[in-house]
Amino acid sequence: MERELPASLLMFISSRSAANRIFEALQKQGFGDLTIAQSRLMMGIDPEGTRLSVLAERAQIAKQTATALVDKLERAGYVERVADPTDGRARLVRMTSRAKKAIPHARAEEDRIEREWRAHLGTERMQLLREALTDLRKITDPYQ
Amino acid sequence: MERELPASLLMFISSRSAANRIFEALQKQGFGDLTIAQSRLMMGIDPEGTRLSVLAERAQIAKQTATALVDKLERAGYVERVADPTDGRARLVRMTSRAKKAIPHARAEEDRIEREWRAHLGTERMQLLREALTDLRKITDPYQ
DNA sequence: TTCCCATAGTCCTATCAACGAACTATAATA
DNA sequence: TATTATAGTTCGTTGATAGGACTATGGGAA
Repeated sequence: MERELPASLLMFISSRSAANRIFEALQKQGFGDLTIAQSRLMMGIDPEGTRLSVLAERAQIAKQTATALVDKLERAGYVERVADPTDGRARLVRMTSRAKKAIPHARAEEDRIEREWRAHLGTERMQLLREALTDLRKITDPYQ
Repeated sequence: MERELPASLLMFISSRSAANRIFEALQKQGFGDLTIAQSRLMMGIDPEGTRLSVLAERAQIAKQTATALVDKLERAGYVERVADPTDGRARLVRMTSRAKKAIPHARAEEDRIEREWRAHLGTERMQLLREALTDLRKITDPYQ
């Protein structure tokens, strides 16, 4: 008698699978120095640049962790820190052209995964899954 | 115009929320020395004990990582290593009574989360979500 | 049997992620 | 102006992770 796995664990399994695939896709495209945590942080950067503390909040990590990740991203040439014209204490983290080149590859793999999942589940169930997950986010994502 | 988040990211958000809640619940019940990774490994232990390499495979981590996690679990009194009577090379990782006391608390929080999610989504949508996730596992979980 | 290779687990080492605490500089407010 | 809040960094520590090399045991082939 098999115990039913919690929905959260099932989500963990599939989301990890997806994260690994995106990570591997980036590696193959010449972005092998990016890690999953770094990529996740980078995804939170707005086109005009984003403050470190905002990035930390979006990724739900401490400021110190974000500092360390941005340090590595900067050294690898993915982001740059520029002064925030509206606040002398703050700096904006901005993507460089290298990061902008990586994004489409990540998005492409995301789309590929999404299509495979849709093909496996069928269009309608995939749609229901998306809606349920989006709805669930309202009570599981403290930062909207 | 907001870009639709990938389903995998939505899963990541909710699964992390659940993992944090279970982790915090265990902390409050006197199991504050358990980490999320250690708990996850422990969940893979069968009643009669399980080989380290099997645990590593189930958690999808390297043997060395599993060794390190079991070391910590052993030092904290959650598991013990006993000889495998069927294979002189192997040892079985078994839960101690302390671990067995922790399990119900984790399960209880899991159930609480599951109920809240069901209340939020409605019984039918929650059921559809579960089924879709279970089905998806067939193509996202390399170890069944 | 004996020999060779596979397997189970560990040790060593290195890297990454993560964060509490303390600190500096700037902004905002009383 | 003095005080307090905020943005970000630095320091130090812990945990997770894995590559590579190693030991001991098991299993199959000659």
